[in-house]
Amino acid sequence: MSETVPPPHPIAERHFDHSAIEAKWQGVWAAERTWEVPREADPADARPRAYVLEMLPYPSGEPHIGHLKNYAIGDAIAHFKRRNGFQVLHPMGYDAFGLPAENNAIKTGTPPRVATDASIASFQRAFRSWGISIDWSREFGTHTPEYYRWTQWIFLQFYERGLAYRKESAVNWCPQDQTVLANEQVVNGHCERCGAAVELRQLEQWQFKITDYADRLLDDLDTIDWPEHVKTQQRNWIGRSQGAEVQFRCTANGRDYTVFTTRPDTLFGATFFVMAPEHPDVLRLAAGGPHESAVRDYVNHALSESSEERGSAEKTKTGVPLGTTVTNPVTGEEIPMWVADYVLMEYGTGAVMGVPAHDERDHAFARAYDVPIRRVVASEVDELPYTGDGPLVNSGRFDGLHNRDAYGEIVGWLARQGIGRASTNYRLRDWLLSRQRYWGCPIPIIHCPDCGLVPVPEAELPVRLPDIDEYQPKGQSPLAAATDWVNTTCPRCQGPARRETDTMDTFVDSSWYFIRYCDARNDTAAWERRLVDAWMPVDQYIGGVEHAILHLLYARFFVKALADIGLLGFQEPFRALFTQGMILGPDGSKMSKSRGNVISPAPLVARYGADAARTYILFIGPPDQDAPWNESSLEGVHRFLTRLWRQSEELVALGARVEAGGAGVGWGLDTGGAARPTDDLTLLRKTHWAVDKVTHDLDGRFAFNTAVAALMELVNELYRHPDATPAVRAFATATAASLLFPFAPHVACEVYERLTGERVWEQPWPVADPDFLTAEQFELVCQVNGKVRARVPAPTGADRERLEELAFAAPGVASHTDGHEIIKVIVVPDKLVNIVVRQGAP
RNA sequence: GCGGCUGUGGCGGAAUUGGUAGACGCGCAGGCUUCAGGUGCCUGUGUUCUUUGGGACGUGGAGGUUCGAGUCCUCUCAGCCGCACCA
Repeated sequence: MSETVPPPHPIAERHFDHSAIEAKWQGVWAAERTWEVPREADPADARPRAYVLEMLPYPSGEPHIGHLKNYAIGDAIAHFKRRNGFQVLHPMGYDAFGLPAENNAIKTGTPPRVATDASIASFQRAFRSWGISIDWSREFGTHTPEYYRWTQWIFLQFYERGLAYRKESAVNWCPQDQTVLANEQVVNGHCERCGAAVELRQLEQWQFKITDYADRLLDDLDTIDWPEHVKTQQRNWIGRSQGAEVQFRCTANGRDYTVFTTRPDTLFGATFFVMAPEHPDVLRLAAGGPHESAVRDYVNHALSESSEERGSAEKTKTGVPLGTTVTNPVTGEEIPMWVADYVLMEYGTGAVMGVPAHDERDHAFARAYDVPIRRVVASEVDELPYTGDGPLVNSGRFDGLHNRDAYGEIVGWLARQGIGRASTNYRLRDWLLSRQRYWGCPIPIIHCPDCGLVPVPEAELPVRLPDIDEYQPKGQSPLAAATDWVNTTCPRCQGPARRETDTMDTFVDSSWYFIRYCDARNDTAAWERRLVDAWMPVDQYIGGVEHAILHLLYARFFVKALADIGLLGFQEPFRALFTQGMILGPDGSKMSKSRGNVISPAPLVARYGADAARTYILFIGPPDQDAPWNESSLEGVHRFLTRLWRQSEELVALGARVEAGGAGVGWGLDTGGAARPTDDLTLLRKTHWAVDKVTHDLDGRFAFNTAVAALMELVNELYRHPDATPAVRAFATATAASLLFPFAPHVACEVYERLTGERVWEQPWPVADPDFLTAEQFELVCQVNGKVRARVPAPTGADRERLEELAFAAPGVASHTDGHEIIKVIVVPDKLVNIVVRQGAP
């Protein structure tokens, strides 16, 4: 049973009718297309530009509360920028391809396109009902032929330059989703999307050559204003490590096998050699040897295991000797070759040298199989493995050299012998982009028995996704069954040929959408560079941390590749990034259907209004942190909006009006503060204080919560001074509305219009008058030995002597200083006096 | 294990450069308004002692620097997130 919802309050006069107010202003913005910016900039428009963007939503069902938070933050920033003289691009679109719609189709038979379009319609309604200031003229879904035509075009640009290629390799296969996955989509051996344990399969798949960009993706992180934890995650993901390649000659077949090592200084301690089970030479090397069948069994077992089963660092090391040896190039010793699953084929060369004295994994392996362990780095402790620094021992002519120095010496020696060199390795692997599923962008390639892979000619784009009846995947894309579509002619030889039936990973669609927004209706090109360069990079990007690696890394790769092709004039897509925290359920845990703690935006907006819902979400706490939902606090925010609105009602009844304007001064009020009655002056001061506070909180600080708190203080102050001059109260109320506009645009517009007759979004952001920011008196804090003993009024700007005098005279101070020796007195002007006395008996 | 983040009242959270800890909101208590109300308004609200003047304690814990520490330094505990056999 869900909690009974109390009946709505009868709308008394003192409650504002949020539904009517929100409908009114949403109508104005829709009819006047208020938030559109023209494709071609007006040359007379000298305003600087700002591109504010929230991550585009995946349209599935109805928007959830996380969407509301994302777009409330973005909208506040967009409005603040606009009111501060920027021309702001703030568009919206839908990441509309993807598995949930397709899985739904398998279950219900509803075509993905139908379900997706229905969901998009509900997102559109929601965004309008929330009053988000979107440039609707640039809206699109990534599943429309008008968009994916250009996704395909970009793919072909990459293909022509070797950035998109086919490769057979061990790939991650999700048995649940029946498709391969990119590395980034495997989390702890499980499918990032559905959670099924991922298997390894040897398949030929389409890949993007993101590894070509590893260095730039890493180094350019220093040029962007992103949260440090996101940069760190990307750095770790790319995983650049410096080391050396060393060749070991096999005594059986005379071939050289190369290993990558970060510790060439420990080469003399290499007492064995290990290959990954997937290494192509493993079975060949074991053939005819004493362990041939054991090796075969071991390899087969390893290959059949899921990446989860294969395990982690804690797992006991296992392996089988191949029965052959390699020569340690520096000692000349023959050392045994092994196959072991702790060596990964995907990293380095798929083979490693085993240095059990100075590597934890090699040590564990050597202990398990009684392989000799030889210390080559001396240390004070006897315990092995020792991974620290020290002078070399047992290392021939390098003995005595510090290992850090020996590193370069040994690499140099290897290079001169032609058996090694300095080298850099990366954890990052190429982006596997093909998916054996239907609801994605078709890969515009034709397989011709004679010509091989042939790109679809540009003039024939888009390759349209055909309608199908059977969505169930069977190890290959459901598209393979669409024979009319699959069978085609080769563009090169005109012979019979087949279309590629795999579709693209949906992360491809979202890797360039932010570019398309700059020229969204172009039907002759993906974009015109001049228009894109005018807006990009995105000045402020806002989204969830869950995309720290996936989307944000892919988008960066796309921009760099497209810039290299000459299509873009910048290197990074998102100059600044803000990652929002999650809204948790009222119980403090992550919202989920199974927990039954999901809060939906629609009923909230209906009951409290979009303004209250948005303002509450921003008030709840720092927006980059998680925070639990609390409906009572939302009611508090609604109460605050009501209190503001009621002030305007009362003032309108009194006939109070003020001139619209942003400066604060020149609103028909004289600034001769001191001459005014106390009520007026206090209210004016509070108003200017709020202008100053909200401006600073919004200006790059994302401190929406304290900005809202300041506005609450201002409104409370209004209630405390009902006797202030109506004009002053109107000024304070209109200013509060003006400052509130980025959070609660509808009620802000209504209040502002009632008091000024103007539209608040057409007014510049208010500017605080410094004359009102300082009072002629302040509260002097009087401390003795750091403890507050009194607070007394003191004149602002008083000199040290005067403040000291006041402090000593303050009531309650003398009893703590009398009879004690005064050691010194600290005076902080306009703030405090601290009297330091000797402790103990007088 | 490595890397990162966070610990402040009953709750969410405030606190530019070290300078009044607890802004603002919720909750709670009391009062006023109201035929009534889950409405509105006002007041109070860290803990504790108190002779009702005030005092002591207080930002996960322990030390330290300083006239003064939520803030800086060292150690430590707890929770969350990311990576996890990457040679």
